[in-house]
Amino acid sequence: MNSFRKKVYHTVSLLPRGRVATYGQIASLCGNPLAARAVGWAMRNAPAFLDLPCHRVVNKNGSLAPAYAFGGEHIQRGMLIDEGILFKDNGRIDMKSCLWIPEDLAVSEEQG
DNA sequence: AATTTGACAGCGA
DNA sequence: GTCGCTGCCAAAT
Repeated sequence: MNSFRKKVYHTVSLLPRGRVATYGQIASLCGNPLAARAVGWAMRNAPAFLDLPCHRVVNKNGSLAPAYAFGGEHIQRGMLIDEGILFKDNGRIDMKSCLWIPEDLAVSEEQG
């Protein structure tokens, strides 16, 4: 397993519930703020046994991933809403409110 | 090694 | 706010 992928999966795996992170953000946490592309690529290659909350990973504008990612955009949206993610009337996520905070890493690890 | 693909991000019109 | 072009990284062929 390459470092990048490992970091991506690790970061995504520790994504808190009720929050959403952008590819660029994850990429940055992985050490490559310009690897947003690679992050998306990793997501596509994300193995199921890791149980990564890929549904919490969205674009910077709050739009969800293509349908084939989870069987339908409504699926991902449903899961996010079920977790407490706030959706705008236009069907997008309230980034300013649900955007994951990297600093949470400290508390996330402390609290478990 | 070079080409093509991909769940992105930033800037300009 | 939306569309098009460009830049970046990693993997597969």
